[in-house]
Amino acid sequence: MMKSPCYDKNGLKRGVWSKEEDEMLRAYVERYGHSNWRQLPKHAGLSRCGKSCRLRWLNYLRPGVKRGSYTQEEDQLIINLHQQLGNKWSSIAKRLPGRSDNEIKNHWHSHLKKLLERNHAEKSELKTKASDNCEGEATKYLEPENTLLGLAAASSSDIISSENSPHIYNSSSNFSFGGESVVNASACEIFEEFGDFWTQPFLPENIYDPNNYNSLNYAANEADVDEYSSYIFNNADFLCHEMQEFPEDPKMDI
DNA sequence: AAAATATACAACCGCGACATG
DNA sequence: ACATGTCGCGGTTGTATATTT
Repeated sequence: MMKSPCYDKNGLKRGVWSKEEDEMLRAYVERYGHSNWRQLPKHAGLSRCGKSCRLRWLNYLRPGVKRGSYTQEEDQLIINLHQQLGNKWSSIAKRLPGRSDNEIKNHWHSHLKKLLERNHAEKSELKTKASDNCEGEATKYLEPENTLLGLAAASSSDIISSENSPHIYNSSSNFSFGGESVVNASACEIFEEFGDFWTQPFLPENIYDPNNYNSLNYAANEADVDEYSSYIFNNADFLCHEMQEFPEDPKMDI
């Protein structure tokens, strides 16, 4: 469904770049460099403006440019840097090798910003409910310093559920808790359950796989216990939310 | 199955900063 | 000091694709 190319009043092509154009630009820049973007398209035989060529090169064609999904670490770094620097996308991009400012900016607007906003709203609501349920006992787990992305004052749950990141925060998250089923629990009950859980052995068949956040599994050996305990602790708000959001979900076996 | 809507990504535009003459 | 040209940044728009109704 590719739109036919359109041209501006100067006869310069606009819109999506073709493979041929990409190759022409790549070949020219690799051979002659890009000392003058304005003159470059003319010499390279491209009917594009210099700005368009520059953008195409920086975002897609230059060596080392990274495409595709953002990792959890990248998401977190962007959020933290954005909090420190604001919309200084070029500065942020310098800290993320292979990512362009434009790509980061797009990722922010299409994913991270919305996630943070939604998370903020949910968190406020959850705090209210949690304090109602057990007189503030659970709220300590919701403090920023206890969340993975505390710096951003947002719970980690949504962040690592970013569309381009491994998912953990979605309705299909599959929990098992040593075969014990605890559904429709209040925030207090959940945290009490976690307290017991931390002292219990872990099930080998439910190894927590950092490469597969979609399933919330458990550590298999003692070395993993600390990591997983931290994970549960840091995501307490997420778990609490899941229990409230999907109280009847049979998959939510905690 | 089709239409409507939402989402993600690619690209464009305007403006300020900087370099040069 | 000023004019002009170029670059780079950030905001915004356009479009393809996915999802929902």
